[in-house]
Amino acid sequence: MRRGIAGIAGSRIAGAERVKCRRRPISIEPRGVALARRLRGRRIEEVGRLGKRVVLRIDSGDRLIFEPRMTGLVLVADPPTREHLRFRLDLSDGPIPHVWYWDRRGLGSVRLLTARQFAEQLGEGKLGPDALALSADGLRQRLAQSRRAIKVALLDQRAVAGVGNLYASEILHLARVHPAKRCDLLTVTQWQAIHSRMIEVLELAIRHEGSTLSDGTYRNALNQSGGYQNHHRVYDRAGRPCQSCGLAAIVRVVQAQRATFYCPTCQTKRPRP
DNA sequence: CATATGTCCTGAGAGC
DNA sequence: TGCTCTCAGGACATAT
Repeated sequence: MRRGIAGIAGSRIAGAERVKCRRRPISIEPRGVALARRLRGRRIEEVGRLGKRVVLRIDSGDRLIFEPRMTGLVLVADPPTREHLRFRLDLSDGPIPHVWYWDRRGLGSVRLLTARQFAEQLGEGKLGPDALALSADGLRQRLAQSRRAIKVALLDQRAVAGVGNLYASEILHLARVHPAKRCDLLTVTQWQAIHSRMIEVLELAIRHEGSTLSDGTYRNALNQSGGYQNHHRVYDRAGRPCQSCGLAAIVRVVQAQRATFYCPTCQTKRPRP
């Protein structure tokens, strides 16, 4: 998403508007005219990303945060439907005239934060370091004391930001670690494997522009499908043969109300002989 | 404090 | 066919 709108860096904001929508309104802050007033005429200095959020740094020092959660899209092209459009940014002095925020289920948000709000809400202690900027030792030090299952802990955005449910299963499969293994019982070697696979999976998923699942929701900024779903080894593959060992069938379990997929042969809970 | 569970949302798909 | 029910998983609120 970030890469899809990276070209708006340097552009000026001509307007910002909530799109009238029949659905229950999503969270767009600040409410009222303050949002447009604080954005109009400003320049976008940087198009960044923090964990799962797209962050526009504005020359006022404010930051505009797109948080798409499950079904939000940040778009440059025409949206999948008109009825779920939520927000529009009008731009000048650049190659891209409009950025849209679209959200079918409406769990996401668009928020303009002051520098202070940004530090308070997304700074240290709130959001952890981005997964791609965290060392293996850093990852281990942030999680190794926890008694939680590793799969559940990887989804804790205060520990490490950017790993979602689908990717947590893929990471642990490639690292050959059982998803229910307690963090405090993992070896240093296992932490290193989890870390290197985390980087590998996320970088590859980004290169392939994300995973468009069977519901077809996820689209890139040009309203095109992602490609990483074709690389999934375990996610949504319950009952199908493991592509890593060719022996066992992929298993689906539920941890913390989330689906987890793994191979019982490749990812044993006991240490390997 | 750490960890676990409940909540919100919409549309697809299953089952009858 | 048309209805009801379940499920998907982001982050945060509340409970243990």
